[in-house]
Amino acid sequence: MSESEATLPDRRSTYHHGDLRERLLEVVRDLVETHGPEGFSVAEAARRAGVSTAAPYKHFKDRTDLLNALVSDAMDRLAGQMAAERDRYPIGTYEAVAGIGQAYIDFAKTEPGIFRLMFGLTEGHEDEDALQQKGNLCREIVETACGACIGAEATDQAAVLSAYILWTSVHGHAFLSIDKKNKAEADGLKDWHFLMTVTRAVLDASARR
Amino acid sequence: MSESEATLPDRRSTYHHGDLRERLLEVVRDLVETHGPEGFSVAEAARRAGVSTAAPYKHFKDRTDLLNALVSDAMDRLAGQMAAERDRYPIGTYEAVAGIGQAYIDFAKTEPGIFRLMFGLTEGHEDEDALQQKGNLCREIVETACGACIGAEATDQAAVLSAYILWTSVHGHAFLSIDKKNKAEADGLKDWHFLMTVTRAVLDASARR
DNA sequence: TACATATGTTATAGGCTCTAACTTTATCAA
DNA sequence: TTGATAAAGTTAGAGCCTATAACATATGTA
Repeated sequence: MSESEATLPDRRSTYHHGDLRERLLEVVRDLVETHGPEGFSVAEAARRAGVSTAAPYKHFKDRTDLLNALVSDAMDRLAGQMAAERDRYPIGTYEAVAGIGQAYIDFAKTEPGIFRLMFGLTEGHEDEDALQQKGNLCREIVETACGACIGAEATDQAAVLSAYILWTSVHGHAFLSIDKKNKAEADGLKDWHFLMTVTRAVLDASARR
Repeated sequence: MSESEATLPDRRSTYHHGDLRERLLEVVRDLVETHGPEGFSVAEAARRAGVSTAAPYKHFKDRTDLLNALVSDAMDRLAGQMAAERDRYPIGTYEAVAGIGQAYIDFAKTEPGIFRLMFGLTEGHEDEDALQQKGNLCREIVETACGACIGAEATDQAAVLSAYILWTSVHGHAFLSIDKKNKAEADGLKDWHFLMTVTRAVLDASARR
């Protein structure tokens, strides 16, 4: 992996790049998807951005810091896509809940590399409350939608439990899908069918209690 | 990280180690748990085993090969623990199904580093059919248990779908737990309660169809 | 305009992966 | 028993990577 790959290295005329920070994030996003979550190096990213291998360290403390920035951005996009998909359906419907799951799964399948980074590695993530908060935002979206279905507040225990179960299921499905460990999918199980089945099972059960 | 850590490096009297292959796997297992899935190096493992940094390459083609051996062994243990936990309950009960999930979750919590490796990274895993087959074994355990609950063959579509949904849920719960992204757990949700709730929801729904 | 700061660059230390070439030990067939 | 061959170590080193230090060049603000 050097140049001659997909993205050509930048050609600068000026000494300063102008927007290196953003450019590095773009390049790394690409590297992570094409070479896997670990198949990226700061050096290679710098090369592709057309700067020296030391330049990135003016914008990011270290490798982990760069990845955190990437993940943080991805979290924002994920939350946005979840909310957008939810809004395509009436509030309080199972479809709205399933839609949120669909966005989650689509994200995982479209950007598996970053998806893995978001949940897989936990190097410097633990203490990053910024990331934690973005995660919470995602969770609240699900809890609110579940609450609306079963006629409860988002903070209601039943809503929280249902939301959590649905989340685990969707999260697991997403992971197993991109790991290609999902035999059911190979057998023709469609995401939407999976989502509606799970949503019904969990929310109906919640209603019966 | 060098010596003076937990495990002291081996002191050999003989030129040949005797059982380096197994010893390396032990050492790496330890490294993976104490320093995270990526926080291990072949060089460090060699040092801890008391051999030169080139020695491991006599036993493993490369770093990935070593990790694959580790994962393969872990798969065997996981399948064994799943079957053992299942056997503590009568065949065809929800408890037997939940027990399988409990074993899965216990494994993830006891050996999070390896658990991540098993599902997270996919470097050289794809084409390893040996690993694929061990994964299939795990899946069949769940399918059979689900089938027994709803009075169907393990290969029955309803059993396969139920098993898959339960697996995604347990898998997701396991991952979110070790990622500490599980707020419900922090709020006091117990694994067993989660497992029985999900099992009931999914298998009851399956029975109603 | 001049100085401080931000953003590049080169050079370099030190770690890691993996191979080549060499050495020691084990095995096994005659 | 012995001697050839294979297995399992060792040292040396190429080439990659991270990260820092010291230096260079823009930029912006007093």
